[in-house]
Amino acid sequence: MNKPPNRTLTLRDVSEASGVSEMTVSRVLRNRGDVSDATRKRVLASAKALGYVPNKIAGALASSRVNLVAVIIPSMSNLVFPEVMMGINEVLEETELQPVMGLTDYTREKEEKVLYEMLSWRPSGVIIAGLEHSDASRAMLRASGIPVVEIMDVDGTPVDSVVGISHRRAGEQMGRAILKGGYRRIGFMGTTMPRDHRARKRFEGLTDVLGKAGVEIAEREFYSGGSALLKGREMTQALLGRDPDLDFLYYSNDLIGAGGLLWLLEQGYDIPAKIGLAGFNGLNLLKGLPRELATMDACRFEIGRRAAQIIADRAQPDADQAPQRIALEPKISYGDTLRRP
Amino acid sequence: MNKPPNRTLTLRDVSEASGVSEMTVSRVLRNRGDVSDATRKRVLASAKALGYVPNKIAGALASSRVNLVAVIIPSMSNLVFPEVMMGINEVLEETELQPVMGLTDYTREKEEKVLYEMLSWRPSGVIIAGLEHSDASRAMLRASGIPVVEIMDVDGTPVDSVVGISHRRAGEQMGRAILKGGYRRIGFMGTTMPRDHRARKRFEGLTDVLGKAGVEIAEREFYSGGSALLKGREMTQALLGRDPDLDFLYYSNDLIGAGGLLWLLEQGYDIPAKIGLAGFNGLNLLKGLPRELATMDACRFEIGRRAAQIIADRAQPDADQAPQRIALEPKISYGDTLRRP
DNA sequence: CTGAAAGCGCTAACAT
DNA sequence: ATGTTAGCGCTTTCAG
Repeated sequence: MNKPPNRTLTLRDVSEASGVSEMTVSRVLRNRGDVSDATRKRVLASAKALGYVPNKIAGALASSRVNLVAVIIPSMSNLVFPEVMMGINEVLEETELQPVMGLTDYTREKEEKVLYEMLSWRPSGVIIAGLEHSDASRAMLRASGIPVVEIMDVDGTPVDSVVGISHRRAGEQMGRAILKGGYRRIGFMGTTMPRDHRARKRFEGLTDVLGKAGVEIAEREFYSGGSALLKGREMTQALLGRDPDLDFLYYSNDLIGAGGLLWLLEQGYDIPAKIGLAGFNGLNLLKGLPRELATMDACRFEIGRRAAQIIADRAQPDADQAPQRIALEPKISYGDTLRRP
Repeated sequence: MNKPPNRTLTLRDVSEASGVSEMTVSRVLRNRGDVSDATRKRVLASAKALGYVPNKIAGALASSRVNLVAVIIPSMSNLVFPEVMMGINEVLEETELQPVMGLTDYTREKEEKVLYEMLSWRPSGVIIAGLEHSDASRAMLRASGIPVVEIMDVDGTPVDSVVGISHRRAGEQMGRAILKGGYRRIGFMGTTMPRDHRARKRFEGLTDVLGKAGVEIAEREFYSGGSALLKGREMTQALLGRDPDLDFLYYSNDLIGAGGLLWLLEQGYDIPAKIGLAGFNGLNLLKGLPRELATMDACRFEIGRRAAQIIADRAQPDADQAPQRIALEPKISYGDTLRRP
């Protein structure tokens, strides 16, 4: 038995074990340049026998190439972001880039801190949720000189590239569908999250369209934390308690919408004839409810894919560095809870 | 306006701008050693004015300290892991350690690859899901010489430390509760995931206990992919179609359990009198269903916390490096779908 | 309290 | 096809 090393192995160890220069070992391990087959085999054998694992820290410093992509998102408990990550992963897996995640908890202070940390690793690109950042964050992003893709939302001015949907338009679109469905007395439920700019934009789009038709939001209710499903129930009950004549409920996410739906069904409400419902996100979860909730797909997976693709493309030598703007088009899914025109 | 730099800033730039040596700048930026207040202020001002972001790659190489913790989990789409991550985050946030995530998609090949990638960054610790790894992975972990915490499961032989619950015992415990509830004709539903060792262990624990009481699993059904809620419905219908006399359904996760519950309620089944149900995980989502599904908490958040704590403790200079074994004790939550003894 | 020298482990660029 | 040299940007160590 070999005694395990008390320090980690270096190229030099492999070099000595195989009798070739460090440089040749390096070439073999990276599949670079011409190395004779015999040498290659010998080196590989030595490396494996020793259990050598290259030191990327040193490699990155020497080559000033870091195959990391910083992904900065608000939270993981919001079902939306894991799906974005999966899209990113799917694309980066085909490359040598690796995503590294940072969480902001929906606060600008943390975003700034996380961004600083991330940038200090000199990643090959940054994917960051939202278009609203502190001036300092924006300055860091610009000064970094690396590709930046802001995701989820396209309503605003990006630092560099942007991939998302227009939440304002999504709200407008839903507003139109609600009106066409003949609904007139509308309640709104959402999070109190002060920094949920995207929900705010949807809400503004909605109220705009309704307003132009002379319709106002009759009641609203906000929540934070806890089981979204349960909150959906509670808020729905509260809202209808205050105004029993509501004929449509718009939820800022599918989970509270599902809670509301379950409660309404238990109470025997006639959906979507007497009261209509819609959520937002297009969660897979909705398939399997007693009725399928009307919703709009936030294109989460695709957003992740496209953003990663931009970074991957730009990481190629002499790639086109022009900023991209990709606005995806979400479609309304009527499900069983929104009367069709 | 300053022209933005075409290369990234170095300590030298700050050194020149502030008129002190690079060494002193380095000390200021890391709050190390004694630096006069005047110098400190001057350096900080220059650094900020230039927009200097330290290069951790170089710092890590020079100090051979990398404040990264590799977290290797199967997937993000499984609701379980985001919660583990949140626990990890909560603890690491108080330290200067930063989690870096790697996904294995439940395959050993990817696990091995991801582990290799991660180790090549020389992290301060590894948190990895499960106890079942390839020999090569185990060898890498051991040879790395860094703290390793295997999480989720304690039924097996860890490389180093381990934090989790005994899934075998969880299955046994549920088996006993089922028997005490007076149920005798039991159906099982779960994933086909060949590598879901933890679900398998729960299943074994369950069948063991039932077997000793002369009770066998009457029917079983497996699924993969798609909306778990929907699959729960479909499998439940299929199972009861094949054997209408089943009086208990054990689901390997809460989401399919919730689907089954919804379907049974629609069909007018008498729960938990005529038929009992239980899931696994203790998802927050369950609060808000028409009835609360019986389940067992997998202690996800706490597992994350404890694992991170072990790494954080060991990262301290001259810390105790002895392997830890932390077996958390999940409790049954009877909800409204499991008859109490 | 501050600075100068040496080197972390690797790779780019240039030999041979 | 292989080796040599000179750093990458920082921190450690030792000297003032």
